Amino acid sequence: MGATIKDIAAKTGLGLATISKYLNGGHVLEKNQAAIEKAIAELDFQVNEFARSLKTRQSKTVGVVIPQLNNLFMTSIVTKVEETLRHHGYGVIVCDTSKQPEREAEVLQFLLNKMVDGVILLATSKEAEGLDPVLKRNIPVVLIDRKVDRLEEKTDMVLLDNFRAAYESTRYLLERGHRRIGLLIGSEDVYTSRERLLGYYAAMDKAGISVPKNWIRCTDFTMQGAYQQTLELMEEESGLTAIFATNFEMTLGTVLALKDKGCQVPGEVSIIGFDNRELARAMQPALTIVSQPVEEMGVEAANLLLRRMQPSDGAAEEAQTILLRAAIEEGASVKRVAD
Amino acid sequence: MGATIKDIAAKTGLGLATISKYLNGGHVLEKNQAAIEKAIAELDFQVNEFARSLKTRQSKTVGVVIPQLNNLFMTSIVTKVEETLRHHGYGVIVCDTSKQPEREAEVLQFLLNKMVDGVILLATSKEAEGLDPVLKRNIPVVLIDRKVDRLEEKTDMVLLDNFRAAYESTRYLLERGHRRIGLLIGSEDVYTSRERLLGYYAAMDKAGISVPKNWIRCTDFTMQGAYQQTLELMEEESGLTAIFATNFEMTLGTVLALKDKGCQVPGEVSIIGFDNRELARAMQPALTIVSQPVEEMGVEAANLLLRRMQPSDGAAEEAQTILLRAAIEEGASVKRVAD
DNA sequence: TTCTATAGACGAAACGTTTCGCCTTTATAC
DNA sequence: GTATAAAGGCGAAACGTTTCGTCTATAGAA
Repeated sequence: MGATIKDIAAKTGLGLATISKYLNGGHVLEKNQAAIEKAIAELDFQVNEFARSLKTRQSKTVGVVIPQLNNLFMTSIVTKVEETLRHHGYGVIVCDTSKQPEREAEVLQFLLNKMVDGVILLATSKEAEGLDPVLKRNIPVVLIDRKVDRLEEKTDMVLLDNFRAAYESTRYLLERGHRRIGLLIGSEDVYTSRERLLGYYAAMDKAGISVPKNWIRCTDFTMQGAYQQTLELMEEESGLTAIFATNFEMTLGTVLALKDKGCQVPGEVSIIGFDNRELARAMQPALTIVSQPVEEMGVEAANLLLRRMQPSDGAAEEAQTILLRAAIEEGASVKRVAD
Repeated sequence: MGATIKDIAAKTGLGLATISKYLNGGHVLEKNQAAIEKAIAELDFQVNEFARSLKTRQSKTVGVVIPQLNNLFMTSIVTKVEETLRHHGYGVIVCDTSKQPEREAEVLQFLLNKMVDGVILLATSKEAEGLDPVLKRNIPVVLIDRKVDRLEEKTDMVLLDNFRAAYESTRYLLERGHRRIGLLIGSEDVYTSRERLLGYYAAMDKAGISVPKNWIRCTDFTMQGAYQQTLELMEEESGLTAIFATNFEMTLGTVLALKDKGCQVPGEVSIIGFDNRELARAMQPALTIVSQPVEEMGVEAANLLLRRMQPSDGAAEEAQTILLRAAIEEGASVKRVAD
């Protein structure tokens, strides 16, 4: 069907090696170059990547694995990763695990079959056992957003300083007089949730406030989950003056629930949310949020991986962890209250 | 590095062809099968997909191209497509074009290089010119959600009956006494927006209502865009009794804007939104929405493509268009008003 | 026992590249 | 005019599979 390198060698009267050299950016005589280009255009030639990869043992492809595609935070990272890698000639295969640990292992095996040159993983399972076959084959891996303790020495990681982000946001509320602060987090099985919870506890603790269990609500990370939990929270704990929601979806759920309850923000309840600067600014009052450097996370992860994939210095270096900081972006959803 | 079929042939004392047969599901003697499996486990053998694909001329991979990853509607479809194809042994490469037509052509070329066996496209550009090289190579394509007129005879399509969905939703409002109905749509360059606009017009027209231009607001499909437009709309057209928002993000933006304005729903303004059944039901009052059969769209698209990729009957059949219907899911966000 | 049918095993060739070591041409210096 | 260096071109082998046509061994029928 498609033309091969031989066809274009025949057509131009040149040798195979010359065509190959041209295709890979080598120097050939100008007239030959012209001839080759003409032949390529006429025959609609296209390199057979299978053959190339078979020979070079590189697929120029990396796999990106995330728990779900329906999540703005994750897809924002993926978008940036994809962009960065593309600029270096790599393609990206995105897979989601539907939050199921078994699927994670399956998907990683699939990527192994596809012979990806590297993997970026936003872990679904706690221990990411599915990575073992990948690591065994010495394929570089970068973990993103969620730490896996057992791999700390083995793979690069790009993390947010979740503890600090939560600590500082809670302090932000405390400094403005709030003492009864509700917290919405995702499953405690997830690294980021645990860290954020700890950061909140630490700040409250330091302020001498003992936190009733009931102020802390775990959800499934979704808008509707947070909506429900916020309603219950406000029902059961009418004394709360602020709520801290720790991802974007939950923030939306909380905002909607408070509004549907007719609860003024920040008049009656103050809010600190998470992510999506654009929306936070568009709203009235503008939301005060913790803004994660999603794009930076994507770029850093891609760059770490790129370095490891260069056979030169890759394997040698020690595993590296990049810890990024979130920023508090002030809106007007937090009111100063009397102590 | 990795073991090859030869290694396992040597280890078992069997021939290459036998190993190959086993790998591809053929029958071999039980004792040989045992021996092969043992060798595979011991050598940690894994099929080299490059070599396999080079020989079979199949990558067992399909490309899915969408305008952006940060969009729930699109990623829901992708998730379903991926699931369906995976069950048939196909992997999926997801690419987003960042809504840029040039990127669409680039991405399709990239997929061509990766030698995908098929393509599912949610078109970014109006004419999807980037598909031409793909079609030229006789790679099957399925268009999803957005129609491209010039390709109607050439590729399969899975579409929503957008006209009907908008017509019926508008009628739903009209039947409940609303006559001054605002409409939020995306760019008019996009097929779905145009159709939804036409459906709205048709219903209004039939009801004898002439629609001022000002009732119709085009946005960039985003939450924040719709938020802004809703505020302006309510400012300039205080007589409106209902708003129809035509995608999920815009629905959220509208809801938020109305609430921030202190506008009662449905007391002062009724709303019909789009998509995300879960959230719509969680809210109070529950939102009345047009619910698109996203999962069905994904499955249908995947199945159409699977059929075409089977060399047997694929090329022969005529291009097929599947038109799906949306459902109106009643909540309590639409009030009956006096005519 | 001999013949035939059948299941299963087998080796070689082919898929389309890249790369190695070698060869040819051209330009430059003497 | 010859010698030398540099630039560029060249074919063959190799990458790891699948597949085709052929061969062998076993079982059942006569």
